[in-house]
Amino acid sequence: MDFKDLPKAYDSQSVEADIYKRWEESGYFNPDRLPDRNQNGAPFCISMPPPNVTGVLHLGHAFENALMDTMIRFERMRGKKAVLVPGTDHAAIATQAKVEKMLIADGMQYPREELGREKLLDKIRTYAEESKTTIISQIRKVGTSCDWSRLAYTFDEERSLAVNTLFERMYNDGLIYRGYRVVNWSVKGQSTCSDDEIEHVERKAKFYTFKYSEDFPILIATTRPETKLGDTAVAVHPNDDRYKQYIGQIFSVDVGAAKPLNIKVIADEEVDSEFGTGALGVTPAHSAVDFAMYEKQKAKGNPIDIIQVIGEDGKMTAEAGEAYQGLTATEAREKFVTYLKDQGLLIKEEEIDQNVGTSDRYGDIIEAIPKLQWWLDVNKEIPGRKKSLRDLMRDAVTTGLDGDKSKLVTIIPENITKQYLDRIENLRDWCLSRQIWWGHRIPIWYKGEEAKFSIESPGEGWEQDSDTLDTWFSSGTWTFSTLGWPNETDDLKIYHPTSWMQMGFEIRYLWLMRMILTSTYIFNDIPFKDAYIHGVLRDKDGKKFSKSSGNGIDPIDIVNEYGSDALRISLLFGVSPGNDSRFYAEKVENGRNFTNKLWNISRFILTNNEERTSNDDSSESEVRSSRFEGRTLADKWILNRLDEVIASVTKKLETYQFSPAGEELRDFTWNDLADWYLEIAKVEKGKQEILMQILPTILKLWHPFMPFVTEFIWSQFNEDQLIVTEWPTSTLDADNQVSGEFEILRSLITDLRRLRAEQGIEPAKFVEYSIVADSDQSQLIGQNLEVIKALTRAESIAIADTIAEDWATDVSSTMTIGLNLSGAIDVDAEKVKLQKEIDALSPYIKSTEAKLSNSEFTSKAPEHVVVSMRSKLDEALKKVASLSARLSKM
RNA sequence: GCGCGUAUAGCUCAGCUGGUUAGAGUGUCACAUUGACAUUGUGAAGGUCCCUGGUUCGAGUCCAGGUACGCGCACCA
Repeated sequence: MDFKDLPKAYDSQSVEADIYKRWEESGYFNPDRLPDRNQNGAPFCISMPPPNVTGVLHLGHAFENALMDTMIRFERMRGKKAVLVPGTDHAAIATQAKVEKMLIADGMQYPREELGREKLLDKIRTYAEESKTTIISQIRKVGTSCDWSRLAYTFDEERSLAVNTLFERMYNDGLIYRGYRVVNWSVKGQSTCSDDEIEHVERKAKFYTFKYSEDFPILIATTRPETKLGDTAVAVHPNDDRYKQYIGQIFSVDVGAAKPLNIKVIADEEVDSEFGTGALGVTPAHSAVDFAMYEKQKAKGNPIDIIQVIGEDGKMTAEAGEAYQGLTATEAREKFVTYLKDQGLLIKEEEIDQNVGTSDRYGDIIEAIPKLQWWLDVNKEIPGRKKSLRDLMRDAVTTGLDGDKSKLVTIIPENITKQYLDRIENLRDWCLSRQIWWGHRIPIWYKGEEAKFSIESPGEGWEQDSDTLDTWFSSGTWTFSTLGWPNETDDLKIYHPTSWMQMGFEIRYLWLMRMILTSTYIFNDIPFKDAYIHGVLRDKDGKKFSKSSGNGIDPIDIVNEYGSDALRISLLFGVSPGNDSRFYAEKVENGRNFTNKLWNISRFILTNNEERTSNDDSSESEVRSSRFEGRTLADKWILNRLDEVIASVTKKLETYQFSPAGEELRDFTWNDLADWYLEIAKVEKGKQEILMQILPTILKLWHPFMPFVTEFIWSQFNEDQLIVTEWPTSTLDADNQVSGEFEILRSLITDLRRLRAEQGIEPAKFVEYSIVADSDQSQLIGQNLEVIKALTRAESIAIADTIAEDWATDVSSTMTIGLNLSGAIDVDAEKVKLQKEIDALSPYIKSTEAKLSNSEFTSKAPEHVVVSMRSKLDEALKKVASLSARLSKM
């Protein structure tokens, strides 16, 4: 291979597709086809959070893929039996809502009525399949090394079996029940939704104070007057002296509903006497809180009525009365308010801010209506377990299940655990049924009064429940249904509990909690050991990316323009767990620039090596086989640094610190290696062996972050594939003396460069320096003279006792350095500069001296702090002395 | 109302269990450019670490209170 033929700039477009194909053909994505080293390694499994089949891959997905793929490649190289299991999500409501919207945009008015169940499902299925294909090809494009042979779909046969099996077990354990309750109802979506699928929006509302009739003794306040047509009670606090006397009384009032309302005054601790009038009109059918009171009264043997005045179509029912029937809630509200005004019953009307719940998929305001639904009981004791689902969910993140720490889910960042627990305590039963059609049909069949669980029709005359299951019910099985459950597969035995899970902050309740619920219930085990929670990506101004605000970025466009590697590191850098991060073009450009830098570093090393090997017959494998001991200070230093970086990056990846790991690697690669060591190597020569030891190591370290460019460079001088090579290890025997000496050398070079830059000497010009140094320093300079000369563009460097008066000077470490200006010195400017430097040091010297003379400090502070402070002070004092001496001579 | 998070250079962010003269990237300015790389190099300028108290020999870091922004839950009679 002639490395000189490699293009000057890395061209991602021309290599990525081939590289991905090569990986796929190698089979290394599949843990069963990994080399022996991995076969004998510990299992490591990540379940990919399945993207919804609602369209295309967005930037958030690309981010998650970068996280997961970095992790899986790291562990694969470390010799684990690593697998990333991919999949997609049928996303019940989200997908149906999307397809319905498209059909409506195409001119259809009521897709469900016009098409019917089967035809609409066909349309959705076609759309879902198309999305799936698109998404999968996009996941390949960003380089994710997932095992496509294990590809799963939440709605495929295996996963459907898992869903039905889970339902069956919970049903048989009596945890799933059918109950008539107030549910969250989306009129637009014609379906229930869970508490987690509601988005609260703030808006202005009118707050009306009124009474039911002229002689009704208690005032009521409400923002929903129209629901008052269904009131059956007034609740007051039991200790409220204003109303105590009425408790237990029933008032019959005629407000124009179908029948006069029998309003009973009841006492309830929940009522806040301070709010509104201190009395609450109870509408059991249209408020979850009121419904709870209704149930409480029933339990007390003191029941109140329930009247549904709003129907599933969002319009007033017959119960609301002839005058209201068929009106929308808003129309009814106006009409009822007018009636109250006319009757002189409206006391007050004021504007307030309130939060209303809206459907996160359909966008309309959620109505509370009573409905017969399937529920999952989170409080009931699981037969034979002495624990409820709520208990299991709590145990899994606190003590570990049964107090077993190996069955503990660690949430990262830690503080999310608090929020999780807070949520657990407030958890209500989970409404499982949905009236949309796209999803797993509830596996319950009815015949007259009879109901039973069955996947297939149990026979003649049985009819299946028409509802479908909440999409998160299937998502909850994801970590194990993807591994083959309910079948007792090897995958399940080997990989469950999975090792690591990552997910967005916004689905920590929806999904994290449900996976824990499901897994603890089925296996009495956790779904994953560590859960890494990340924030959302925002644009440059901190806005969320969304189609409606028009700031969307297609990750595939970025890949095409800048390459997948550039995209990946730009997504990972500057991100910390649990926090939102920003994403913008400059970050990707920076990623692309770095990719190119690595490319050119490699090109330099390889061509350099080629020149050497062309007139040398030792083989490459020999060169790489043994660790090379450096000859010069720079050699020893770079090997030291490399060793430190290996240790540090490994540690950081082990603890999921993606950004710090990547940034440390970048700093090493760009600053230490490229800017310093390679420049020195050009001077010192004969670095082929050491460079051919460094290059493979940095390619390995970079591979999890930037798989394409590293694999491609690797392929230029290797037969095997980088993806399965062994992760480098550190010897951890860093030599402090070497790094100290190199630091002196490095700052000397920087200071000499600064000296000439300050004097406005153009970089290309050769200059004369002289340096006042002690014997150790002179030796260091002598040993590295050629390097210093080359990197500072020096004609000559003399060790002197003093610097000539007409030369520019400065102090580096404790050496005085001088630059020959051939008499063109500006003495005044020089004096000002030296005085400035002295002044800059004086506050530091003062405060440090004060500290060191404080016996409280010297006695209480650890010794190393005192020692290092003392030596730094020494150095500063010497520096000031040199500067002052120089100044006084001018 | 309750809870959570964030506040460090113009911008985006690091800064572990308190101990360097507080860092990086990007942006800005100056100089350079056939040399692995202009997708570059060298150098410079840039900070009251939100405010007020406290603990401590020592606080960007810990504690208390406050301010600003973001988020969640609840209420929504």
